[in-house]
Amino acid sequence: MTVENKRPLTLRDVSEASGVSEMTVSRVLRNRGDVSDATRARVLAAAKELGYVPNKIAGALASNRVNLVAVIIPSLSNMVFPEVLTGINQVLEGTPLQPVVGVTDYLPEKEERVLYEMLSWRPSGVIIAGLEHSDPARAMLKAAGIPVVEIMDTDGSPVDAMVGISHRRAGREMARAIVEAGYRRIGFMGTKMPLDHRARKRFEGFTEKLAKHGIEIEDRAFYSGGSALAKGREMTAEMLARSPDLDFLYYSNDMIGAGGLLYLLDKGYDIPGRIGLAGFNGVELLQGLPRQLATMDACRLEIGRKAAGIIAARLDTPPREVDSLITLTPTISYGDTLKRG
Amino acid sequence: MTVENKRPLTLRDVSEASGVSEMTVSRVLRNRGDVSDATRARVLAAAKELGYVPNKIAGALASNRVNLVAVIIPSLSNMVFPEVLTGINQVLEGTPLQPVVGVTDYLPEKEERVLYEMLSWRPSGVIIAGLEHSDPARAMLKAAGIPVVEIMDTDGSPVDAMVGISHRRAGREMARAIVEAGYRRIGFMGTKMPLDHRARKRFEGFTEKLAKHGIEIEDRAFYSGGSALAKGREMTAEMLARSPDLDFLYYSNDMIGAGGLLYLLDKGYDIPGRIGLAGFNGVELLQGLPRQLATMDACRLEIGRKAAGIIAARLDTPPREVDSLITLTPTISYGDTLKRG
DNA sequence: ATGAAAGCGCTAACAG
DNA sequence: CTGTTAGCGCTTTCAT
Repeated sequence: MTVENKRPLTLRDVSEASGVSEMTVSRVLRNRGDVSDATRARVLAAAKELGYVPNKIAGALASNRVNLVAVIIPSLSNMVFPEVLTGINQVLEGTPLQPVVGVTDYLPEKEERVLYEMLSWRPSGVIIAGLEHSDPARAMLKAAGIPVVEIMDTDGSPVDAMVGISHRRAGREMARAIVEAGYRRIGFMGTKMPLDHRARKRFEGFTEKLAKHGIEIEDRAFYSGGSALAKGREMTAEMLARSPDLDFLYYSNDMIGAGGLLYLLDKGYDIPGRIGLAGFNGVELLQGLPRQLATMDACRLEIGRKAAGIIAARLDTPPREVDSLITLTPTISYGDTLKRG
Repeated sequence: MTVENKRPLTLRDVSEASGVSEMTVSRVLRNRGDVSDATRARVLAAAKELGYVPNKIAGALASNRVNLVAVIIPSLSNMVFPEVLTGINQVLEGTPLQPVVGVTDYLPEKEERVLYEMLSWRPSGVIIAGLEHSDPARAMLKAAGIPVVEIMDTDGSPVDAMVGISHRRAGREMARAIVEAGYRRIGFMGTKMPLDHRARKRFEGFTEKLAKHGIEIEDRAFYSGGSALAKGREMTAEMLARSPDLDFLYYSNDMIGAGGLLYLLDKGYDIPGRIGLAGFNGVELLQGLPRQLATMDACRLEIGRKAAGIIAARLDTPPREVDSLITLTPTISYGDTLKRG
């Protein structure tokens, strides 16, 4: 058994304990080069016996290789990014790479700080949400000399690689579906987030497409903080009190949409006849609601997988522009809250 | 502006650009020791001009200090751990420490791997969920020679420090409240997770307390995978079909509880008269439901904050056993689904 | 207030 | 198959 040490063990300790050079110990521990089965066994035994844990700090410095991928996202608290992380994990598990997550809270200054922090560990790649970054942040990304994949959004130009969906188009598509279904008096609810560029782009695409049909949004409301489900209820109640003639409500995310749906069911509204509803994201949660909210899948898992795939591929192969710009296509679910056109 | 370099910049580059020794540059960049304002300014200018990002790998090796805290949790996908992370972040932001998260998927072998991985970066501390770990994992934790805080659960003995609630007691308390309210025919639903020790302990505490009142659980069901909300619906429907006389349903988490609640409201059940309900966790989501599900707060944010606080404190002060074993007390919310006794 | 020398623990690149 | 020799980029320590 291991004795509790003050000083962490080094390769040298294992070397002495096994009577083999540090170099050979290192080889065994990394499965590198040829080592005879006999010595291999001896080294492994000694390392285990001592409870040796390699020092990656030293290893990374010496080899100039750090098998870390910096993953920079705005938030962990809305289930969309955890799902992206899941996709990243799935792919990286088959490689020596490990993700390290940093959270920006949608703040550009914090993004800059986090990025700086992470780059100072010299990771093998960066996966970062969004295409909008401060100038210093873009400069750092460019100067890092490692693969950079910007994810979630494709409405803009990436520093290097890019995987996502067009949120502008997602907004347009939903507008099209709504108009085709015959709805005309439309209200919008979303987060009060000037810094959530993807929500903004969806909204822009949405209004733009409506405009082409000569329709303008009749009412809108924005919230921040609190339980999204509860906010969805409240805002829906308020909006319908204010604008009782609305026949469709478009929510910028499924959570507030679900809140609205529950509220309207409570009140006995005819859905989707009297009023239609739609959200965005395709969150699993919707499956458990009394009615299926119309929504649009954001391809979160796939985005994570593809992004990780690009980083992993670049480890071996030089960049091939061709497969570094990936636009996924979200599909609409009509559910039970949006008539088919 | 920065020119795109192949080789990352080193201290030496800044030294040459500013005409000051590497050592002095290092001092400036770390705000260490006395440096004249003039040279400080010159160095800072040069560093910025070049776009220098320090190499923490080298710094950590030289100084034998790594300002990382390993945070090891079972999952990111159920909102309880992200909230713990938020608490950890809040406290660590006031220190030089940075959290690095590893996910185990509730698998002991994976926990072992992740722990090994993280320890090999020589972090300044470890925050790890649960008190149950494999022998090798416990050995590693002990041998690491750094503060270790085991979180979430206090039913057991920690390697070092511990912050959490007693899940056994939580189960007992809920049982007490249910019995006092007059319910007698009780069903239980939870995850099929032999490895979720906290859920198991709640269940044990629950049945144990019921037994003291001469009550036995009449029906039970376990699920795995899928949307928890949807599972809550399904399982509730099935259980009531099987055991129509139940007058209370205890769910091992709020998500399935919410699903059950929505189902029963749909079916027009009198809640909490004909049948009562309770979940566990106190998730924010519940605020948006048509009725407030009875639940019990798991003190997630506070657990994260306290755990991070212990690590931060240990950086300066030597361990004082006294404030390293913290048991938080969850409070019951009766909501609208559990009569008061 | 600043600099020079000596490693931190490991691995690349060569010898044998 | 195994060992030796140099560093990796930074910080510690000790001079100046």
